[in-house]
Amino acid sequence: MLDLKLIRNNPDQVRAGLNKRGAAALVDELLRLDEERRDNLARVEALKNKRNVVSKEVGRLKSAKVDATNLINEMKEVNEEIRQLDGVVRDLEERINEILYTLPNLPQEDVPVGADEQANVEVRRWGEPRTFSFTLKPHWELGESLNMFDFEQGAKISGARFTVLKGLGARLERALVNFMLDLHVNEHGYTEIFPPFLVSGACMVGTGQLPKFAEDMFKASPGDYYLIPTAEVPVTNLHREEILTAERLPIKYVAYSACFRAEAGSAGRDTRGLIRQHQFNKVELVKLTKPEDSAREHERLVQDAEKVLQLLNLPYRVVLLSSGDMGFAASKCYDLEVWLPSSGQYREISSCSNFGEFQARRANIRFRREPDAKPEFVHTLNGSGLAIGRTVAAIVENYQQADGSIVVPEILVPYMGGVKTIK
RNA sequence: GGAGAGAUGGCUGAGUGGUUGAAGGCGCCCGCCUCGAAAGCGGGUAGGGGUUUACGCCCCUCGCGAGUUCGAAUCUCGCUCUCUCCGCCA
Repeated sequence: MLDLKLIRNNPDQVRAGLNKRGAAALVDELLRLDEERRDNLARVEALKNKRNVVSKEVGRLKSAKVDATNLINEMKEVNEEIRQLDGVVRDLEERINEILYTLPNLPQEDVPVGADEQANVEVRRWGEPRTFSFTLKPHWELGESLNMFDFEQGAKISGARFTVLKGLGARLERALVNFMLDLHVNEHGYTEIFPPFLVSGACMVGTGQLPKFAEDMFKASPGDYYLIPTAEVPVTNLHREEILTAERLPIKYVAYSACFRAEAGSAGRDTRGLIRQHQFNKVELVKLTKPEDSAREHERLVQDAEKVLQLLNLPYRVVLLSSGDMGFAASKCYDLEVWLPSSGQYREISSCSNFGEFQARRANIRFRREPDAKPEFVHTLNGSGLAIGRTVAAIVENYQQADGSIVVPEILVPYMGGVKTIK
C-alpha cells in the first residue's frame, strides 16, 4: 500500500510512478477524497472536543449537586451531529482504502520502464547450455517413461494441472527440498520455518494478494481460510502488527511449503508437464530489513537463489523485470530463468522481489532504530530458492541421456540415497 | 462438540461510570553519584490520525464490533482469540 501522505505531498511523483506501471488515473480522485475526509474530520473532532469538555463539566456540577440538565440536553444534540459526521468520515475512509489497496507499488529508479516482458533487461548469464548429440525429449515424456510422474493419475484424482510423483520422481522432489533448505540454513544463514498452508484473509491482504487478486486464490471451506499461493504469505506475516528492535534486523527466513494457485486466466498455457500446476512445492526466502539495507539484501537474496542453480550446474540467466512485468507489490524484481533444452528457452524458476515498505505498511510491520525512536516500516523481500517442480523439469531435461535415463546432479546424490542415475 | 476462565502499554499487573491514556513493578533512555561499573537517587518512556513554520493543541485506541450514557477500560449484546477440564481425533 502506498503512503497517503506521499500521495498528498508528492502527487506528481506518484502519478509518474504509477504511469510506468500502466496504473495511473486514480490519484486525483484520491486527493479529492482525502481533502474531503480531512475537512469533515476537523469538524467532527471539534465537536468531540466540545463533548469531552462539557462532560467533565457535567461531572463537576453533579458532584457539587448542581443541576446540569441544560448541558446534558445540549450534548444530546451535539451527539447526533457527531454520529452523522462520523458516518461521513468512515465512508470516505473506506473509499480511500479501497483505492489504496488496489494501487500497485511504485517502481524503483533503476527499474526499466516498459509495458511487459519485452522491456526486461538481461543482467547476466551463468553456465553453458549443453549441446546434445541425440534428439531431445521434453521432461514430461522422459519422466513418464521413467515412472517419475503420472499426469493421468493426477488428473484422475484431482483434475487438470495436478500431477502424481512416484518412485524416484517423488524422491527427487524430496531431495531438492532438503538440499535447498540445508543450503540456505547452513551456508546462507536463514532460519527455517515450516508454516501453516492455510492462512487468514488478513494475511493475504498484508502481502498484497487480496483484495485485488482473489480470483487467483483457492479458498478453503469451512472457515475463512485461503490456501497459500507461496510461503511468502505466512512467513512475511509472522511479524504482522509488531514493532521489532533494530538489532533483530535483518531477519532471514527460509520456508518450504506447498503452493496453491488457481491459475485463472492462464488456460491453455503450459498445459503439459510440471511447469504450471495448481499445486507445487517451493522453498522460499524471506527477509525483513531496515530501509537502507534492502537494496543490498535484495542483491544477496538473488545470489543465494542463484547458488542453488550453480550447485545443480543448471544454466540460467538473471533478468531485471520491467515496470510493467513486475508483480503488484514489487518495487524491483529479478527473475532467475533456467535453461530448458526441449523448448530451447530460459524459463522462470525464481522471482526475487524487493517490496520496500509496501507490504510492511499493509501488514503493519515496524521497527525502532533506538529504544526511544519513532517506529518505522521495515522493508520486506522475498524470492524463490527455488520452485521445486520447475527445478525437477530442468534437471530431467538438462541431464537427460541418449538412452532416456537421467543423471542425478552430483550434489543431490547423497540426498537421493546414493542413486546416481534414474533409469 | 460440552463446561469453565481469561484478553489492559515493550513485559508484568491494578483499575470504585466522572481530569485514568491508564497505579505499582520490570525493562529501556537521560542525568546525579563513581576512576569505571553495579547498587542507590532524580527524571523520562504507547501507537495512530488531524492541525501548526515551530512550541504545542486536539481526536481516536484498554482483543474486535455494536449498544446504553452528558460521560465507558469499567455496564449490555455479538464476534474473535488464548488457557483449563471432558469428548472426539492424526
